[in-house]
Parts: sequence; structure tokens; C-alpha cells
Amino acid sequence: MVLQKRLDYGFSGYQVPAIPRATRSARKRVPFRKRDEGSQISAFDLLATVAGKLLLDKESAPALNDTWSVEDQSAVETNTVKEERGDGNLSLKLETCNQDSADAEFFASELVPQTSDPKYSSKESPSLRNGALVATSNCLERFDDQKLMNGKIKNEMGGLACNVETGPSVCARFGDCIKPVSENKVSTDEELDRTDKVLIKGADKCHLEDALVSDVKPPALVSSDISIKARSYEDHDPLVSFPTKRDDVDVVSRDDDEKSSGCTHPSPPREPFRSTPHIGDRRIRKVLASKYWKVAPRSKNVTYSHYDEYLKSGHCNRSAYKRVRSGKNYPFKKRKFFYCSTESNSDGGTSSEGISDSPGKNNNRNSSFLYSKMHGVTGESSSPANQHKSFNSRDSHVKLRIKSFRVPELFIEIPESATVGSLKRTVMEAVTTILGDGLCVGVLLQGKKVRDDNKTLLQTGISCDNQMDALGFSLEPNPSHTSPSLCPGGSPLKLPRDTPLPLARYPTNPCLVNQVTCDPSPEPHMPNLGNLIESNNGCASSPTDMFDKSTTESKALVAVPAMSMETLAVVPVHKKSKQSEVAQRRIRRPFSITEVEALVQAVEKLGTGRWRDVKLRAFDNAKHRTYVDLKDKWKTLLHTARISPQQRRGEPVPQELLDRVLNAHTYWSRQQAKQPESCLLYHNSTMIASSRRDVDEKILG
DNA sequence: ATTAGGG
DNA sequence: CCCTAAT
Repeated sequence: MVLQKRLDYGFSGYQVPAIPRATRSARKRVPFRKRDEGSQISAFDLLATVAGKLLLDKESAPALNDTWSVEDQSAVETNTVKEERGDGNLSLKLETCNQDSADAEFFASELVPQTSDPKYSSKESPSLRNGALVATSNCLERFDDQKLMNGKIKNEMGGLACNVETGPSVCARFGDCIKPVSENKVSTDEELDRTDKVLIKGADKCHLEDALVSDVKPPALVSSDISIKARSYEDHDPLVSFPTKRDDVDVVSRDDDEKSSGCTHPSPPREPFRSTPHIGDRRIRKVLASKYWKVAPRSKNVTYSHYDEYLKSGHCNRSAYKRVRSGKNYPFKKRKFFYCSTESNSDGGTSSEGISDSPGKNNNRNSSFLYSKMHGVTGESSSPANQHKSFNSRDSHVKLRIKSFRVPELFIEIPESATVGSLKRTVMEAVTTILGDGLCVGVLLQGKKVRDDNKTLLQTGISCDNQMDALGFSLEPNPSHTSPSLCPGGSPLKLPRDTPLPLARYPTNPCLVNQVTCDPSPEPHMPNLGNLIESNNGCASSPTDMFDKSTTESKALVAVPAMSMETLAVVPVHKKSKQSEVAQRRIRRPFSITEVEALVQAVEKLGTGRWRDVKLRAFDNAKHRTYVDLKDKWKTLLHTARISPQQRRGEPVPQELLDRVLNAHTYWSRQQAKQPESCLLYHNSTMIASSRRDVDEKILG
């Protein structure tokens, strides 16, 4: 609880999947901008792979690498959304808390792909340009490899799945097999061929010709046990669906419909329906985007089958998908996620941008509403929805929809004199640090943290039958990364064996932080790293075991980019803007002997119980000493005076002063019992220990 | 806003 | 130092 208070801005949610454009509008978001250095792994990727094991679209990745900045403070405070640019970059949304200690929500969402840009469609993927991205992909690849080794990976193009729980091998996969339709497979399968052609045609008609890329979604990863699919529903990219016989227009409409198919059965069956080829034209997507969100009835599985098979057949082999990763096919996945719209989505529902009208869309839209509420859930329960019960029942798999992760809170304090730009930077850095630092995933059930990683879902009580609302996930700071320096006590957190130590994400020297923030105030500031630590503690019992399985993976990922976060996540400064921000604990400022002297003197004169007067008299110009502080100090002085010298700690207080404290205390105590006003009496009778000067002064006063 | 005390 | 209840 305490922690909460300290946060000025808490990032409580990280929304992984892209939010449909329409939706976005509803929510306010603060755009983030890209950072100069491109060498680090994107936070997004980290989240996806390491921490959240979420499958994210590659598309978004590029953006993450960039630095984010808050548009402006007001936006943050007001929860205003700034429109992100259409550059296709990922945008993060920062939502501040209007209420007291409410946490701000931080969302990362991907932008709707820019359809029109040809370059993306075919070859150059933004990622390539960005070194960071490259790194990412590598990491990802590793995962892929692992999976492959495990044999669990499926080649089909599936939707992204997020395996939260079990599999060691959970990895986020980004576009596994994506190829331009035209290029890839057409030749291979005739059947498919046909389809493809059709598709292409449709595309053309739509004027989408520039980029027809069929995106194949990565198959859902199925880990042995249970896989939670973040985007189960979305598995089928709308675009994919298009293969049907419809004409151009149809294609569009289809997309919408397709979504429904998203939920697939995890492991066992690699049903054709699962894999969904995507036609990857950005434009198309864009167009379709509106529809994506809608829930579609899964009627079309059949339709896909060909396609799926085709895909399975091996068109998407590893190489293919490497390729994909590296560059090209970002486009498809995102949508999937959200077929269940979040609130925003629902809101966005309004946004049907110029999309072609495809009949039947409305239906989908409605369904999306169901989820509208979920959006806001940042806290404990991330309410995964398992909406389609029908799917669940048959296999023992629990299907979850992870709406958002709770991200560890960050405390950001900035001097009022700071510029908006610095605020932006600060937030950016804080977020980046957190996100990039490697995260653990926490599982919350009924608001309680599930600490035992070894329990099965069943044992834990997580089952399809349960209200999924009770289940939540959280992203927690990776304890291993917490810098020892942060621990005041000097007892650094234990590092888990596996963790990569070398990564020092947080500045060792707190001061650095300050520099960054430019806190004008003369007073020393302490870094507020505490919250990080605290939150860690608060989390799971042993951070280490938190994600055993994923450990390996995460390690790798984390290590790679070695984020060079020069800045600390936490930036100390003072910001008092609102009550909402809980004040940070004031820095400790031990009383100097001089101060003690002044205090004692004042108390001798004024007596205890008149702290305001004491303050005015002796500490009027010491703004950091409040009367409460003085009162507290007196309390401790008294205590110190009463204990043996050996027990005293800190800078020793002259015995003489302590004696005076004792005397004054006894005297004033007595006075209180009797009559309040006898300063003189005190002087006359008790001043033995008082110095001459004191006496004089008192008398004078 | 202060005081008094417990934490 | 913080937090609160009680003034």
C-alpha cells in the first residue's frame, strides 16, 4: 500500500496487443516518440518474450525501440489522448490517475499499419532499419528454435498465442511465416493457388495492389500444458479469410467475419482453421482494421482449410519465417488480439473509417461491446475473458485472454520548473527501463497472487469454469535487475542464480538521476528506487521461481539488448502537483547538533506542546523542518537521553544537551499537570543544567 | 493548522 | 519520517 502512495504515476497496465484504431480514439493516450539510440531491444519485445511471453506483432516492435515521449503534461494529467502518428510506430499511452492514488495506466499499443506504404509491404521492414529490431528478431528466433526443437512449434500460421503458464518454451512469436502471397506459395499448391489468385484479384480491385503480402500468422504456441492465448480469438486474421470466393468487397467483409475463428485449440490439433494466412496488404489491413475488432462467428473455418493446409504444407518453413521476421510481415498479427475489443475498441467502433462497407459487420461490432468493460481493468484482475466456452470445453486447455498486464509502478517526480520535454523524457526513460528490464509475470487469482508455480491451473483453481475475471496477470520488475545500490539497508537483493547480472539498468548513482531531471532544489534528493524494490518484495515469494520455465528464455532476451538505459526508471524530483500524487517519503535529514541545540533551547523556553511556536522561534527559516518534525525530534531526543550511551546511534548528541532535554521534559511535564504558564518558574527552579545564556535569554523572552 | 502519539 | 485522530 505504501508503495502505491508513492507513485506519481503508476503504470498499471501494459496493453500488449494493438488497439484497433477505432478503439484508440476512445482512450486517451500519450504518444511516445522514438529514441535516438536504436540499439536496444524494444521494450515491446521484451515484454512479449521475456516477461509476458506474449506474442506480439512484429509490427509494433519497431516503434518501441523508439523513444517515447509524452506529448505534454497536460495531456497526461487530463488523460487526454494524443493522436499517435500514423507512422506505424507503436504508441504508448499514458493514462494518469485522476483520482488520488490511482495508478496511471500505461499502454502500449500498436498503430494501425500504414497501408499505403509500399516499402513495408514488401521488403524493407522498418525493423531492418532499426538495429534494435534486428536484435529482437534474433532473440525471437532463438525462441523459435527452441520451440522447434521441442517440436511444439507449429508451422501453421496461427495466431499468436501467449503461453503464460507453462511451457518453458513460451515465446512470443512474431510473424513466423509471412510471405508475400504472390511470391510464396502460389506455385506450390494448386489449390491454394487458386485461392491466392483470387485473393490477389480481390486485392487489386481494392486497389491494394501495392502490397499484397500474405501474412501468415505464427501458430499459436502450444506448450505442453496449458497455453493461454492472449489473442486466441484473433488468430484468424481477417485478411486471411479472404480466400473465399468472394470478390473484392467480400474480402473486406470477410475479414471481419474471420476474426471469430480466432480461438483455436491449442495444442493437439493443428487444425487448419487455426492457421490463418493473412493477406498482408497494409492498406487492406487498414481498411479492414475497423472490422477486425469485431467478433466474428467462426463460421469460416472451412474456408480456411485449404489455405491452412497449404501453409502447413511447408510453405512456411523456418526460413520463410525468418524472413518474415526480419522484415516484412509485420502486419498481420495485431489485429487478432483484439478481436475482442476493449472499451476503447467499442468506442472506436464508431470509427469505421472509410472502410468499405461490408455487410454483416455490425454483428461483429456488437459482440465487441461485450468486452468493452474489460478495457479499464488494470488492477488485479486483468480479466481474461474466455468468451467462447464452446472452444474450451473439449480440451483441457484454459483459454485466456490477457487484456493487460499490470506494470510495476514508477515514481516520477519532476520539478515544476522542468520542461515538458524533460517530463517526456523522464517518463520515457522510466517506462523504458521498466519494460526493458526484464519482467516477471505474476498471476493473480481473485486478486491474490499465485505464488506456487508448480501448481497446475486446475489445482490453483484456474479453469475454464471459473470466472475468468478472477484471473489476472501482472508484470513485475525482475528482481534480479534491481540494483543493489538501491537497497538502502545495504542488503542487496539476492540475485537469482540464473539472472544475468551484468545488466545494470539502473544508474548506480542516484545522483545521476537527479541530474537528468535537473532538480533545482538544493536539497539532496534520493532516488526513489524503493518502490521498485518494494514491489518486488511484495510480489511473489521468490522472484526466482516465479518463472522458472521462462527463465532461460528471458535471460537471453534480456541480456541481449543490454539496454542502455542511462536513466533510471525512477526520477526523483519534487512534484507536488496534485493530491493524486502521493508524496514521496521525504529524505532523511538528521538533525545537526546545532539544530538540536536550537530545539532544546526553544523547548526549554516554550515548553513542550507548543511546537508551532518552537518552529517559528527556532526553525522558522528551515523550511524542511516542520513542527511535527521538531516534535518528533524532541521525542527521539528524549528517548536518546533515557537510554544508555551505548545504545545510542548516529551522530552523538552532547550529553549536556541530553541533560537539558531531560530536565526540560520533566519540568514541562510537571507544569502541564499543573498550570500552563510558568516559564519563569522553570527558569528559576530547574535551570540547573541550563547555560547562563539560556537563562538570560529566557528571562529576556 | 496543530497537537499528540503510534508506527 | 509517516500517518491519524483529535483538536
